[in-house]
Amino acid sequence: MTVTLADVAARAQVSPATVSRVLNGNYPVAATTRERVLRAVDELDYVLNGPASALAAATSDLVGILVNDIADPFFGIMASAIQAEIGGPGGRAGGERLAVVCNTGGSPERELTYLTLLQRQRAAAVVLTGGAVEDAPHAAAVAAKLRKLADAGTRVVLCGRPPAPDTGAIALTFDNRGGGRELTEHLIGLGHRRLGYIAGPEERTTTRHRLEGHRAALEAHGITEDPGWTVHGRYDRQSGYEATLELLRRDPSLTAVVAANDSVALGACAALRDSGLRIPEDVSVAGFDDLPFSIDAVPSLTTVRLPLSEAGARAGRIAMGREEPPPGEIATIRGELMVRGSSGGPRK
Amino acid sequence: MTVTLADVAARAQVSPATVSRVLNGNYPVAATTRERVLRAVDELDYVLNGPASALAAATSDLVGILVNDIADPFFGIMASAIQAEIGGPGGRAGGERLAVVCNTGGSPERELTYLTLLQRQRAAAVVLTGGAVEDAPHAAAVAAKLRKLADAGTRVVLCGRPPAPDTGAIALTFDNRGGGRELTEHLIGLGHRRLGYIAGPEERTTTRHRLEGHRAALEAHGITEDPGWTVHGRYDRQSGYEATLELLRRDPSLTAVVAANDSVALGACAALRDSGLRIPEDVSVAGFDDLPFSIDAVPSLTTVRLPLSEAGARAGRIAMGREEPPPGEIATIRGELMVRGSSGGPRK
DNA sequence: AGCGTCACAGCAAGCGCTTTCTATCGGATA
DNA sequence: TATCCGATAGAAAGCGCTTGCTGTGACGCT
Repeated sequence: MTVTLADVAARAQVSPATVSRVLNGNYPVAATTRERVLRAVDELDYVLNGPASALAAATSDLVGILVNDIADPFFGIMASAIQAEIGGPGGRAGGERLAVVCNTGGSPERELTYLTLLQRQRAAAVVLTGGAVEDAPHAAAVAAKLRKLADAGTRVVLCGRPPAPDTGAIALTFDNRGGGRELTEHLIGLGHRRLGYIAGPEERTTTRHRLEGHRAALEAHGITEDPGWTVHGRYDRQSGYEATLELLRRDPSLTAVVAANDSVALGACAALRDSGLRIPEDVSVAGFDDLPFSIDAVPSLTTVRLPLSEAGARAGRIAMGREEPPPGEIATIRGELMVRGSSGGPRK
Repeated sequence: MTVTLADVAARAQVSPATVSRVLNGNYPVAATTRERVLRAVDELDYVLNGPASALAAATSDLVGILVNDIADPFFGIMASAIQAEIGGPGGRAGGERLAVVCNTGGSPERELTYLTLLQRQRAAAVVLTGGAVEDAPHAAAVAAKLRKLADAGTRVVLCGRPPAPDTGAIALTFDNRGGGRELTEHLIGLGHRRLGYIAGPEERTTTRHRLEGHRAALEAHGITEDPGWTVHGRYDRQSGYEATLELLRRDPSLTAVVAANDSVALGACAALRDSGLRIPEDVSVAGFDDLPFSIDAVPSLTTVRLPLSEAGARAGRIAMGREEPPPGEIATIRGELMVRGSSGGPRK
């Protein structure tokens, strides 16, 4: 029914071992023999049996990429960059690896299950992107899993995620705290003193770090934060819309709104407009990430640009063993403040 | 070193066969035995060897999702919906399947290679999303591959992609032609007579169908199209920006610009604004897809909404055998015209 | 001429699991 | 009490491939 290595061997009049060696190309095979084998492969339309190969060789060519939300360009862009480096087909040199993107939906359980699934497949490498959930037991479970993966020879890389000490994982971390601080300082510099903050979901490292940066900036400038100035929500547009309405309700005198990310900021803009407020004349708005659409918002969004593509590419190369891990196995990647039209001096 | 089935069996004092049966749960095992085995699995922290299992059982739990550009929300949204249904971990019932997203980058070769890789992994199902490349030899190669996959028992579903006759693939197709026509008719209805069109890359089914719809509308209303009114480009914002500038150069009297998709439309809006033109007073703009950010554009984008999530979910269910394929194995999914602020009557 | 050296090719032993077929055992039935 | 049957458990044969080790001629060296 299906063509096997043995069939090819028979056709080429060589042993299965030879066919295997031709296909894997890590053992001397005479040119004429190789030629003959290749022809047989072609004629028979042979396709290697992945599982069998992985079993025998005790390795597979699967590389897992875990993302929190594949529908979010933040992850899409990183995944794309990672995958480009992993190779998949068309990548640069190296064996062909199947880079697979796994969507955890931000759920700790799914994250764990995917890791198990990848472990089960004996993945060659795993890249985890984006913020982690801070729930202690879960974090411990993930750490344990990562260690096990690393021990089993799977290269583990964290991209845009805080380091996981003692797991053997390489971490490329975004400086969310620094970015958050810089952003808010920019606003304060413009004269804002009453700033609302729309945070992401609680218990997420990204959420916490950005918020900490924001608060550090406030504190550094002697601004006492009103507890009502912070609202938590999801990392999407709708959440930003609702949260902004809530902020306005709590304190109509706010002159600036800082959002957890660009999507949230867009929702905030919509809410402000719907409330009859002008941006930035009445209220300034700032986002985070600098996703492609942010520059097209009207006014264009002041935000912190994160080098998503570059970080992803680097993570991909490290996962493939094509680039040295950073010293200490941890690298911090800084964002860049992008001042655009959505931020300006406060009214009055 | 690694824990195997045999280790678990030894620990639980049963045969490997029994352990396997407990794990797969399709054979009667006494409750107490099962209990004992499960405990051993737990204590040993056993993880099934996927390749070995796939080899022995001649099936795997991998499901491939091919997308043209994972950084594009169009695909991200579909992939997300598909994956949610495939299960992956956390999906509803059914065995746990590893839904993997493969990024072809729109390249025919990579598409083919990914299909081979999935075939090699003996994937349980494959979902191909988005438009296909129209290059004849390539189309034939893909068709052949799909047939082979289907023959090997892999369920093949096309989502947002034209049918592939005689391949055994189920197709859920978007009515791009109808949507394109409706959109342009809306513009014509507003009084526009000189409409620019920014098409996607040539040789893509999606590009062609949308353009055909546009032209059908023009023709139906007796409008003779100027050859300079159409510009081809990529499906991204920058391309839209450049193409719009080009259109304006060719014919400054255009009163409307129809874009291949929303990202392109956003780029078009930016170019128009930068050229000192107001939307829609001077030029109306229309997009396609209705991605989440489209409603936040200023003015919000008139576009054709495609039920990406719904289609993806359905494709996922069909791929899992959880929903009946449509009669004739082909279903056409219509878009819905969303009239918003970016379209209005022409000036004068 | 004699023999170590290469360069290749084949043998065969698994890799860790699934699954068919074959026991086994405690009733239930006659 | 002898027989049969359903419910379980085990033995063992692979699944298709990789790879360490073992030939085996052809060469080149002394």
